[in-house]
Amino acid sequence: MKLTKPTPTLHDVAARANVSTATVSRCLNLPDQVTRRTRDKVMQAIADLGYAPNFGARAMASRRTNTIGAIIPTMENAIFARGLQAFQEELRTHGFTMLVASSSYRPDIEQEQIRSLVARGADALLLIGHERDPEIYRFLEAQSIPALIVWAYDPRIARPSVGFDNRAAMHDLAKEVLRRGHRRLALISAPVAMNDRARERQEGIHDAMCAAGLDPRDLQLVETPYAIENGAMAFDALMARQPRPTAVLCGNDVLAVGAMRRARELGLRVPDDVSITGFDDIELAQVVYPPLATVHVPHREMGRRAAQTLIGMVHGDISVVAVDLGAELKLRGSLGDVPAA
Amino acid sequence: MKLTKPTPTLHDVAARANVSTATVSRCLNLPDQVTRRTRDKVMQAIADLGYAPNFGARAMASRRTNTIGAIIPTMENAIFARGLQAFQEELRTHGFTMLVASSSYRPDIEQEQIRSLVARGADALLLIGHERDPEIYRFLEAQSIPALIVWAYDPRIARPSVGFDNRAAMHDLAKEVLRRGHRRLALISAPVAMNDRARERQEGIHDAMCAAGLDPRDLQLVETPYAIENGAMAFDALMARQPRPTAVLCGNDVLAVGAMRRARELGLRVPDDVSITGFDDIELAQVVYPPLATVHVPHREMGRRAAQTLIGMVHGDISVVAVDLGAELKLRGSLGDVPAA
DNA sequence: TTACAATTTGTAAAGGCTTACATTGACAGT
DNA sequence: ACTGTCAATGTAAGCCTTTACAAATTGTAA
Repeated sequence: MKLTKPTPTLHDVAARANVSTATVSRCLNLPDQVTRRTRDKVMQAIADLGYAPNFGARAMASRRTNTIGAIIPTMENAIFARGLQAFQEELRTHGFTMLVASSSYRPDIEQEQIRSLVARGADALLLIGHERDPEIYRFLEAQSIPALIVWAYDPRIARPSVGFDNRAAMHDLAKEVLRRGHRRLALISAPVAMNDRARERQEGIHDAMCAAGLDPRDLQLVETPYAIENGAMAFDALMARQPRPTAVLCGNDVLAVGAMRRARELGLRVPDDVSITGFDDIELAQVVYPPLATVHVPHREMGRRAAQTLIGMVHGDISVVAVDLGAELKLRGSLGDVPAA
Repeated sequence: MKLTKPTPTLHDVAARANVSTATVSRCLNLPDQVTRRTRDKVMQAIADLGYAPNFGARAMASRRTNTIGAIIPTMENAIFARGLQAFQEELRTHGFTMLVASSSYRPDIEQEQIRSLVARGADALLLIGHERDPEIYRFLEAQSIPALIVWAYDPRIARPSVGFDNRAAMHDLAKEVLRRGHRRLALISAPVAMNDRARERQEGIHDAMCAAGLDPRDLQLVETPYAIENGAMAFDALMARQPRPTAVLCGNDVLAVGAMRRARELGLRVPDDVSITGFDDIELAQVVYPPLATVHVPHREMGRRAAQTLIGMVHGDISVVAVDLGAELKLRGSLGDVPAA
């Protein structure tokens, strides 16, 4: 029968060091307002007791947390994971901490996570894409929590953002595909419901087709969740159609890589028989053979800039607008000329 | 000049709904102790104000957070990201929330993160691997925070864990490599300092070599951080040695895939000229050609079991011990017989 | 109608920390 | 020795919630 030893508090430390709680607090927060001698005593007591300040109490008393929350659709997507890593590193150098949550692409869960992060005292929030229930934006307004949108650029939306133009990027890629003579295009896309990035990429292709005098309704479309295997299955479905598309554009690299694997399994040569493109430019893109033509998403730069911007917003910077970082085409071996008829 | 609108508190809600703060609190926590009529009034007030309970205050008053912290080396490693996703999903179904932090494989940062998570009120902690400063275990003890180790299995260590035997798994793989006639083995490993998983995998190969009558000191070793490009460079270095190894085992799939890419660039055929193996069995392993022989790490099962176990520990379950989930060999095309001399 | 039980609501203390303000002490200048 | 400064430390209020306990309300049985 052992007594549960309560976790030590500021008070315990003060008692052991023979000082007041205020002094202990100062040792931790404003160390040079306290004598060397006293500080040593206090630090020793802290070490002896294994004391750790209670974050909740501290936040409550000081009304700030130096914490910024981030909500991404899923950690399984390498491009988000990378972006977050950069975001966190930048935050760290400014003394801020990151709180992450993932929504599994579900708006209801995202909303729950937003509330949870706000309740936890996040001083600001990082969100992916603009599209969500207006209710949420009202809530953040009511709580006066600044929010920054990343992964999107749309100057028509008056909300701070750091990202790139998904539509224009995909447009550029599709234009290149068309330039190489392809006329029967297909798209393997992530589900577009409540996903403005996916929708804009699709619209980018439509734009390019229109500009080339094609009917955008002829774009063969398969929607499927983010997973290599799904890319493979979607590719199967497309290859079974008549007439076969000669170029399969994919909403992201993971789907594209699944498509490439299945092409090999079906005995189709890339790009001789069919061209395949991706979007994101994750490491994977250069590991497959042939290397994947794709769009490079500036995830590191986006993460870093987002961190800086958000910190500015926390400090009251009100001048933040939409920033376009641009996304660069990476033309590689998986995209070739249209096969001879 | 706009007044900063303070974020609404329990008190504000109570005032607006004409009830006491206690009643509002009950609406949130014990809804059926309060009349339908009152509850509606209160809920309306909450909605009107955009109120969100203050997590810190709540934690302080109720002395629990229903939050479990997890610290992984990096989010960029897909295998950890996957494991965490499963962990989080399981936690969610039990009403718990996950707090993540990543240490970049640096013990000092890990320690800082552990303190931070504890301070934030984590009821328990998930940690990767056993090896860390004993000081940390003492600290957790002093704070009475239960901790569970994953990704490792070592029955000699009396500490709750859910994982698999890295050494035995790598031993099995190396045994198969030797069975296929390979005698000149190389290992591309993650840095082993403060990384018991990497070290155990290396020792597994030593075990197999000894059993086959080889001198484990003949294992050609390159240590390099987790990144595809590093795998490629390490492979370069190994191929420049004389005599060349005929089989290159890798500490993880990412390094292995880098090695495979470089093999292709060097004009070496896998597995005809050189065999390559990985460890983890991430999706990547089946995307490359030939598919990568590797060891399947039961990341989902591990995440799920870890969540259940940890919740049990929070509730006072004291009977937790070391659990071995096993890791299965995945023999695939990148491992072949030793080339004729 | 009255008394009592059961249900609903209110009151106030506690929880760990920061910080404005008050107090003490040391030291320089005279 | 005495006063005035300034640095170091202490005191106590306040941050927002939960919850034990008290009070009020409702319903029921006699």
